[in-house]
Amino acid sequence: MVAEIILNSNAKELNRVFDYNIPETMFYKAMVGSRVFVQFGNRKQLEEGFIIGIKESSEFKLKSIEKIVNENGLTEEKVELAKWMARRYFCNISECIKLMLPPGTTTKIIENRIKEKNENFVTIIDEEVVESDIEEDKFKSAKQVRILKFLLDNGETNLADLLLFTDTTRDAVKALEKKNYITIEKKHVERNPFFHKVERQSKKLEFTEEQQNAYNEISDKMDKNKYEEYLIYGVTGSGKTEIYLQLIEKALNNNKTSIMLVPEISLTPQTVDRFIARFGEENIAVLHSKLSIGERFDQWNKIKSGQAKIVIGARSAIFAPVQNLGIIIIDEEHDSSYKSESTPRYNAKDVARYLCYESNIPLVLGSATPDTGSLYRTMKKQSVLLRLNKRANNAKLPEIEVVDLREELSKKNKSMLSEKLQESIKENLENKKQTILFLNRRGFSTFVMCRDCGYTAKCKNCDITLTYHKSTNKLKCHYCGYETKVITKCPECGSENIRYFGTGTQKLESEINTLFPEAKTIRMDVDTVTKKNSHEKILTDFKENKADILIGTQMVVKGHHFPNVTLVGVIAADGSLNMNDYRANEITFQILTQVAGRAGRGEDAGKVIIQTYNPDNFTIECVKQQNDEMFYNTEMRLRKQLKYPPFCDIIVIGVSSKDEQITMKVAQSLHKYLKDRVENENIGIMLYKALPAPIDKIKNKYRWRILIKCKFGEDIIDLMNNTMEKAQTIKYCKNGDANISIDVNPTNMI
DNA sequence: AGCACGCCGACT
DNA sequence: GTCGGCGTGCTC
Repeated sequence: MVAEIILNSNAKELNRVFDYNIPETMFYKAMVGSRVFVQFGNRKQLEEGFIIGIKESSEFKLKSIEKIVNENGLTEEKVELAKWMARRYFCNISECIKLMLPPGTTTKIIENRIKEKNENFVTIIDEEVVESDIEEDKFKSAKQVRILKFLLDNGETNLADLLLFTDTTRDAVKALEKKNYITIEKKHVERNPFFHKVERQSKKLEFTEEQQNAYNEISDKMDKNKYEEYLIYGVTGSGKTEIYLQLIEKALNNNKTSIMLVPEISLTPQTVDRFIARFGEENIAVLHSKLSIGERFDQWNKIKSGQAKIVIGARSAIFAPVQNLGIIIIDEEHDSSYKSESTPRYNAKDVARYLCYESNIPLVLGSATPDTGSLYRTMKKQSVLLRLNKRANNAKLPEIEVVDLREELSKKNKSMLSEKLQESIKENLENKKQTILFLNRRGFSTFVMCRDCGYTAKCKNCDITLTYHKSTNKLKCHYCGYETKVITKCPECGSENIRYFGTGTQKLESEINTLFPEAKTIRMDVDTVTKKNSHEKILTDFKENKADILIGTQMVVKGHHFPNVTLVGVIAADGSLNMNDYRANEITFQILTQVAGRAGRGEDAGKVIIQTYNPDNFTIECVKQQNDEMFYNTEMRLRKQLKYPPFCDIIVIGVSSKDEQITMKVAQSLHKYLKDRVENENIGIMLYKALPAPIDKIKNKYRWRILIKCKFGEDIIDLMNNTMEKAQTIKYCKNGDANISIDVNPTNMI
């Protein structure tokens, strides 16, 4: 018998199948998915690999498998999934297999090293001495006092948390140790990715009629062991989570596992807590990128061993080693984080669909602002729409007001905050209520706009906002390559008041501090949440009223519940409207609707102020009227007219290399290959010419790309795989001087 | 990736 | 002569 083996290697050249003989003594052990060790080439060390197929004979002269270790192997289903992904996403099987291996084994290590985890714990030696010494003002260092006070309040604390919560450094703690006030001790700890302990209280909530209907429909498919895709489209507060919880409970009662995906950013303890409260920590495994390798390893094993029957995680948790799957749920399904932007460029929704189909179980997508693609599937009857229109807790909709920033300018107000917003903040401060200020930084590319009439330069071929390129001082279309000179005069109204936009959260924070020196602010963006648990700390602080104003990006938006927030301000809705992306309206609508949902979640009514230079824009209008149906109808019509997804698919073939000439040559030769095939075989796709990518150089690598609009299907999959094979015959690709990637409907068009 | 093979200049 | 530089090619 012969095994087809994929080596666990990073080398491109080795990412293909090698045949090996299976010795008779290993027949009983050798299965598709088995982890094997083989001799390869003339290397001294054995190489790790996986059996992806078994056959009778081979055309090659074979070596034999040295060793089969079935621990940490794959199941046959996972190998099938990897094969399916490799074809579907134009990558190598080994790249897909890596997603499914236990954490920490991606490098070729034969035995796993699970290490005990030790942490430094800080304890006060004598509380009375410390208390009296603080009273007598014996400390010169404010930091040392903060540390001691924190320890008095909270008792023994691990060093990392102590430093984070007191905003001090190791030195201050060391100094206190030297003065014999405290001890620092290394202690063994159980790795626990759950931030705090949650009391288990398994209280089911009463369903509304809508919830009950949705639940019955899905639960019926679970009973009948049938695949079906569902889209739960429910307004904020309509109780989607309770449906998830009860579906998962049903699976658990039938001894089946559940996978629930949530966006990385909203995978906060609050989300997890709700599940722990219902099902208990022992039944739940959490997988996300903030976990250390050790933590991830523990969670992975908790799933593999069958202990945890509920997996909650971000995108890659779809590959968790579950057995006997009962249901997959994808919450906030419109979120872009479900799509991987690096090889393998998979979409977790596609993978989930594959898994559910193979396991004959329902797939549940849920959102208050669904993805247009998911809505389109319900229109084509590929998915069943379940609407929840009523709020479970009868909460009131917030009042939404739109402020025209052009008028602010005519009033000579050059601040980022309109008069209206300033007044409302002031009022809120006086009433001791909290405010969230949201600044959407998603549109990082600079765009050009007339400050008098709101005109933005758009491409005449693509209806896409032109991007200002500082290096060439030109306006450029990132889709077709159209280029024009920088405008100094507005073509609509003739004004010379043209501005280049691009602002950040830091600038906003300093402006708030000047305008409202008495207000306490917290800023939450990528720069402030890098430390472990810092994301959590900011939110807890804000929830505990330790600040009046929370300033942030996307992160403040996702599913947090702040009862004391009655005002939400959107600094510039235009940022995301002017993205060079056909999804600009959709993303803006989704974000603004979610931001608005943060206001008035408690007893008091909420107010939302949206600042914009485009008050007449239909997206803003729909948000203001809180009319999602109107939004989706209009947007779908637009997409259909302009031939954008979901009515067609966009494929981006990317070429990158350190050499500009090589990048161009490879891109052009791939384009020629495609053009010839499209013409000769009369293939119905729209092939655009090879062009430099919008950001044409990243990390010293030049980037070119070829854009294709088509109806994605089996024939296109073949064409793209052929293109990938063709690329491998180009010498620059072969020797690694150039890299090729193919992405279908990427979330990032630059 | 690794390792061998081979072709060329430099140096005991 | 032969040592070592690295470009090229192969690994079931």
